Amino acid sequence: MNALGLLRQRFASALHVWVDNPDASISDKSETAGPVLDEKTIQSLVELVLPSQDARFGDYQANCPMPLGKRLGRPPREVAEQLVGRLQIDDFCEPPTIAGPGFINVRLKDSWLIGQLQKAVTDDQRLGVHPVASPRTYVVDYSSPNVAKPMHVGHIRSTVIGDAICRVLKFLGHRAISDNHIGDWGTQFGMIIYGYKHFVDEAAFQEDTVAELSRLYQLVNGLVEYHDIRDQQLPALEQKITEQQQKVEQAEGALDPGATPAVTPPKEQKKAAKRMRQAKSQLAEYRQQLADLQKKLAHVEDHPQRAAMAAAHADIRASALAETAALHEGDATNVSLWKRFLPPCLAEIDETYQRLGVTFDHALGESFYHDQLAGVVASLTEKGLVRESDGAQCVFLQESQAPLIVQKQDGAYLYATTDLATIQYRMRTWSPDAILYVVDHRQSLHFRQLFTTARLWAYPDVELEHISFGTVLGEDGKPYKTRSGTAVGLSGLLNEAVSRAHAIVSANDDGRPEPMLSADQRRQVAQRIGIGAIKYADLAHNRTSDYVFSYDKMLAMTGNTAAYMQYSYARVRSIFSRGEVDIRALRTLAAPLGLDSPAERALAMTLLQFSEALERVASDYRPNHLTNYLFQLASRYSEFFEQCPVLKADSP
RNA sequence: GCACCCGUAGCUCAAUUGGAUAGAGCAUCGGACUACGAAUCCGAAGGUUACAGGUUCGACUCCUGUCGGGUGUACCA
Repeated sequence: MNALGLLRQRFASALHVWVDNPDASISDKSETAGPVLDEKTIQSLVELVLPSQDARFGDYQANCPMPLGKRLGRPPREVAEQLVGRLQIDDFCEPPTIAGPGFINVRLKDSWLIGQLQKAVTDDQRLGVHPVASPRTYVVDYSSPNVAKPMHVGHIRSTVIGDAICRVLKFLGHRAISDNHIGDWGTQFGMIIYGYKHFVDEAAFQEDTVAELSRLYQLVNGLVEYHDIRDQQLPALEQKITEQQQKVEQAEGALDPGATPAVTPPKEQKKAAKRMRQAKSQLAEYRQQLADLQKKLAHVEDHPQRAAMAAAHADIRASALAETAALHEGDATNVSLWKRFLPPCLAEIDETYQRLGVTFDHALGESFYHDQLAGVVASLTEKGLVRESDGAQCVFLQESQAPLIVQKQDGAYLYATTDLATIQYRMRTWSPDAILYVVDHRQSLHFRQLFTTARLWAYPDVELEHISFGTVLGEDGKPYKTRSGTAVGLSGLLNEAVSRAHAIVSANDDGRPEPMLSADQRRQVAQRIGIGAIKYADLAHNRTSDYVFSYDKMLAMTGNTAAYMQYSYARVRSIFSRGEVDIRALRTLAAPLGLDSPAERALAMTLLQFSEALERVASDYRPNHLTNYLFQLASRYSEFFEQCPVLKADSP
């Protein structure tokens, strides 16, 4: 149990006096003494015991006297005094003080702090962090790339955040099962199969299967897009522009520059002006979109070979879909192609995971659930949740106008169906208390619909969470894309980070009187710094907000970055080695510790709050609490070294 | 149109979920290198938390409205 947990426990028993003995709170008006605290209230009051934000207020503070005073109808400071009177914490805390409107400030005893620290030092596996008393079972669903499409920048967050959450849960003693829900059965396979049948370059396929499949995917997808733009998007957009032009004209009509305030109130004029502005900017956006689409068309049409290809495959969209459908129906050729394509694609993805140091307990892709989908729809129908609409099987919910479609007009199933089958499988296999989906925020509606449906269907109690995160932006503040507008490939991203790290490492080493790193060592250090920088930058941002991707910032030696954390660690190790300190001996020795300077005590305090940081990560699934903690810890080390040159100290 | 998310220092981001004087890094200014790792450290300056109301002991956080931005919205995943 960490200090915070211990304190909360003691506060809880002190607060219980009001439950067990309601009269205790009553000095004069025993008749009207209604307010007996229930367990839930006590729980919420106990949660108001928190680490202090400011060292002047001690180590921890209890903010509960204010709400409690309100509830009891008595001055908070009086309640605080009574609470302090009942609080038994003198075995590990200094006498608490009351401040301000009724804050109770608590300072841990140095002797207790030292004792805890010694325990942590000798516990090199868990650093003094106790496993949770009641472990839960979690399924964590993250990364989920589409096979056959190269992984891109969009996959980094899900992969890294999901992995971090899973590790933290496991370390805290929970049962956490990671499951990579790979997209290995969708429309993109139809495209690849179509591409293979019509455009494959056999030599290239033998040489580098994944690269050739990726080329085929992009080729077919490009052709599908071309026809889609030409036949659907462009006419629709032109229609929109015409309508928008009319809107602008109307808005202009409503805007009467000669209007007198008497006839048209200023407020109305302002509104009209605003509508006008908005209509115009919308029109400009549509025109921009039009230009983009025309550029894409020109890319094909101005290129005789591509144009010929597009003309020869006019029905490519339908044909590719037909290939997907054939695969799903068990067509022998397509299934055997799928079986050939899948392993090299998975190997490619695994390589990226290895570079990132990310692992999974399971990787049950969409194809795994294929034969369960009909059963899901049947079961939903049986429960009366499904209604047919326009030939599709739909679940209508309050969440939105649009239903959750579980079976298309043509009988095919969708990802909603697969997701439901996945929930069913996970519940049957692992009976989790919670299933976490680490997926970007654009899918929030889908998950709301999915979760509601799952609860109505069969699983009312499981905690289903969409752990959403924001978009990765370029330095221009727009979604991070290459200049040609396609998503930035993940492996190229990692390469770039490593090569920049290599340049920095080399420059620094060359700057020394005598360079100390071999070429091999430089490469190894660059790997660690480059990959670490990307992962850390991702984890350090509050996951719900978008964040700006910047190599310079993530590789900076100062601030809350991986490189700085690695520097700090190296510095500590370096001091150990200069002082010829044997770390293993130190761990078993349990040498006597002293907390003589404020910087030393602050460092000790922060070290012991590691478990609190982990608990915060787990409670709302935000790894940035952990990076914040690490940055704070690194700062405390640096302050400590500044003030206490340990190698020059008289006593060990 | 409807729904969801966001708006914090010049820039990039925090803020323990309603707690005391809103914190870091970059950039700016001023200090510290015969260095326990200067690949750094210490300090200064920088804020009406988009705006206007409300709720209460107490609001960046909750509620209402306004302004600005993003995302999603019937058979892709």
